[in-house]
Amino acid sequence: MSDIHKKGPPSIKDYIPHLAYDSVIFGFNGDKLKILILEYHNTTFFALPGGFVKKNEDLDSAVSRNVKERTGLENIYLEQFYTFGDKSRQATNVMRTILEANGSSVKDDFWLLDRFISVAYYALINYNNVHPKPDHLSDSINWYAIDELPILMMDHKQIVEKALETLRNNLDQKIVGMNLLPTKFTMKELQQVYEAILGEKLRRTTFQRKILAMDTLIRHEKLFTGAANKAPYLYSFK
Amino acid sequence: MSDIHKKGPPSIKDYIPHLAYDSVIFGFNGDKLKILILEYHNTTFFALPGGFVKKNEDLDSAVSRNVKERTGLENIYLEQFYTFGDKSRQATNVMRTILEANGSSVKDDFWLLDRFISVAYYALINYNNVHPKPDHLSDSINWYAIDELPILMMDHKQIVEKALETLRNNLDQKIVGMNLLPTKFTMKELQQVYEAILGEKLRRTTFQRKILAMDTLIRHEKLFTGAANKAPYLYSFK
DNA sequence: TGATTATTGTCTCAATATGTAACAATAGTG
DNA sequence: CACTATTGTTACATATTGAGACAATAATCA
Repeated sequence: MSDIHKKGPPSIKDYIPHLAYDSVIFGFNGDKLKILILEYHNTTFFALPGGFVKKNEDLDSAVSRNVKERTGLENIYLEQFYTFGDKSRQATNVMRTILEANGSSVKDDFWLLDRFISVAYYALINYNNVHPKPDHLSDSINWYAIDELPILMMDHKQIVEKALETLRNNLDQKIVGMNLLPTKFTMKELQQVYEAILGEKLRRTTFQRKILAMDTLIRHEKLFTGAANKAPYLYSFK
Repeated sequence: MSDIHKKGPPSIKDYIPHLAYDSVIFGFNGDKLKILILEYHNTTFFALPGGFVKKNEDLDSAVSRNVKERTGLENIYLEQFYTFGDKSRQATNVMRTILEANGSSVKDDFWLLDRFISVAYYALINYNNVHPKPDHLSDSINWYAIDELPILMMDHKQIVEKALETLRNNLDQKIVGMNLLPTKFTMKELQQVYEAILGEKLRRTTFQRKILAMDTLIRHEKLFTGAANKAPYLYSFK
């Protein structure tokens, strides 16, 4: 049974009205780039994990808090990338359905039915460290490959696309692999992360030269996988 | 005399509470990169031009509307770059001083005294087309070179720095000069815009080659300035 | 044990791109 | 009509990247 009866929906008294955030939480399973998607109880609505900002809470802190609740992880790499503020961002019927499916009776002027401005963040996390937890309105939270997403509610598809675009643009400047991989990794794994993000194959020798020239990697012992070929070195970020 | 007695401060009924925007409006005077700064009546507060979002208005439209009111220009190049949401963004005393200096008596729970989240945009405009107009709370709006700004209120200095950082990062990808220069301009003028934005001198021949290689310029007639040297060509963007 | 195979790390050379300077063109001036 | 300042273009050196070759090696298997 849901914990809705204990907690109920969030109260307007605690939160800034009309303001929300949504998180595009990226992980890499060794093959594909994935993101976390929520599915609400007894509905067919899929959505990005998000939440609201308390009246005496930094915006960044609110997002960190929420991502921690979902993933259990602290000190996450989080980056704000865009604020969505069209007047059409008002999901009255959808939100009513979600709330009623959770057993709440909802008055017409309930604050969650209003128009919302949403500040969007993306997070980069280590896929294997995470056992995602749904919130009290959702009965599942799962990883979906970015090219196999379900239909998302409202403008969440657009938010994902903008997140991916920003991530791609930042790929040269920021050290992205660090957050998506375990501490030690092979050059091939790092290349696969880049390929998954960019959606294209990269040339092995050029990639290796470029990454090593950045001078941010430390080379460690070799990794013997049992495969019948030369064992790759393990690397970590400085 | 101010028009405060006609209009008064904005009413909470029309606007989304706790939500504002600020604009960093860039112009280029042929020498330096400048931005528009407001000074409030009977106070020593300098601030970025900004405003609030109506309950049934797109965020982008609200910013366009405000920039048009200030500059008279439509179809401005506007780009959202960051949302500032720290809980410290509450300028109760400053706002009270500003409102009272304009003849309003302000109750403690007046909405403008609350905490605000601000979505920041930058605009690129043609300096010479503009005769800036202050709003009813301000008695002046003036151009200030980005290296000669007055002390700005709240976190507005930080907003300007982030705007400049974003503009610099976008310089390679987006066609920036188009918006800061008149329709026709010389290669030297375009180079001066780039130098003003980057804050460094560029090599003339390399710059010319790089820009022409982009293949986005049309060459027009020569510009005879009366100077005792070869006349430069005029260019426009395709 | 030694040939075989798949993968990795490095090197080489060609193709592009960029840094730097020289040079030619020219709109005035004296 | 020589002189000057600035512009447009070219030439060459240097740096970066693309694309492939090659050597090293950790298994497997004859």
